[in-house]
Amino acid sequence: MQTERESHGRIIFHVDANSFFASCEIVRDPSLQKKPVVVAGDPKERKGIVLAASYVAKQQFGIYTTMPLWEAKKRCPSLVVRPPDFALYREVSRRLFQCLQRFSPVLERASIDEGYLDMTGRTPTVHPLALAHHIQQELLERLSIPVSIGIAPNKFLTKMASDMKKPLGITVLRKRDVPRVLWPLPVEHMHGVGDKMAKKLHALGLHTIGDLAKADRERLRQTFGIYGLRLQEKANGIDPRPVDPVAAEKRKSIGHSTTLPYDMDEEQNLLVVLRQLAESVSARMNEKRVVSRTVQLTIRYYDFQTITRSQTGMDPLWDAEDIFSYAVRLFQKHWDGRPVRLLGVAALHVFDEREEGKQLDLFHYEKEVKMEPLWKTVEQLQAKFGARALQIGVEPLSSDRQTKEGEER
DNA sequence: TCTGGGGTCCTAGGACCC
DNA sequence: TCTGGGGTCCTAGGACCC
Repeated sequence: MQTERESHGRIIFHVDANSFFASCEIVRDPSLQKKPVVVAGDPKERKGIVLAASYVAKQQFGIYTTMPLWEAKKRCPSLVVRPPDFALYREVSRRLFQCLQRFSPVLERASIDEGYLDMTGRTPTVHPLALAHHIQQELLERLSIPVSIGIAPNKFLTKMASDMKKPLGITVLRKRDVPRVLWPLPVEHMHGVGDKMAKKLHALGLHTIGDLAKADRERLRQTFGIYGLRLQEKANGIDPRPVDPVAAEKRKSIGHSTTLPYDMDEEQNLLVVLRQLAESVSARMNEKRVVSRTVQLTIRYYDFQTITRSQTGMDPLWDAEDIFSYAVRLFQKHWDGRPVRLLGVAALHVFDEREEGKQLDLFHYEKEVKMEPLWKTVEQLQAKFGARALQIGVEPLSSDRQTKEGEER
């Protein structure tokens, strides 16, 4: 861990592609350029919330992410609505980071649409501001993706900076600017302070970032633990976290969840959903070449009560059948029979399959031989459970692809 | 016409071990 | 014949972010 002293004088960029999904849709269909566009799920499947809104939609109509689609349409009857296409967004994201990589190898992917670049020592001849402008233009010309860039000596400040001017903003935030620029802002504008935290802070009489910066340290520690102390450091412009280019590879879990098109209480239908979720998780584990020993099941009931249950086994697993059988076991043990709104399956604490060495193939082989026969394909599922099995909001994975991926190993 | 889906990090209790 | 202290692993839940 770097100390604040060592990290002094760093130059960090935060590159944030705001409205990213909407920008991707505009890339695909440039005729949408100046129109109010949102990406949103299908209300019939109870997924009608805004996932991203274009700048026109935001600025002219006050539409924002998580707004129910019906409300967005009420505010803007001519709204263009596109269903989400995550494959497209992942591809554009890949190109975005490929492009950023050229400016510094110390690049951390923070999410699909934002990243940190450590530019320390990389701008000897050109002013950081000019370089940021260059990056911005490059992304706009090559990918048609508008980004905002923050420039600051640490991750927290650069993140706050990139939020200040949008779209296509570039903001420099130096540590000495913190009292003047950051402290007057409401504490809930801080990255890391959500609804709950804001309410608790208000209850302590802390309303601005400056209040938090100057608050009694011991009181913060008692109320919020280590999180409160770190937050106070940030409010004072201190954040020693390094930009970690391999953070994404340390990925800890891979999961899939889906809100069901209706509140389901037929066990057989719920098992079909679990089967498909297990297949999606397995497919992504295969892509990433990772394995896990822990499977987690999430059940959200019709009343939004949500439980998670997990189980850890002896052997590494990645196969859809194995993940499914864990999920089924957990489900049958913990489901109380009430109608279910959402189901999720995740592999926790995943690790690189190579860490297991060659033994893995042996494990796999033995297990395949011993496994009880389970329904393998969508067709078999349908035969077993009837046509209704497929009228759910999960995209069935082709069984061909599953087999192929399995053989590659 | 309520409330998506992908994650990370932290806490806290119990089992178990030395 | 009375109960330490430290560490790890597992499990469940909550807050937060995009």
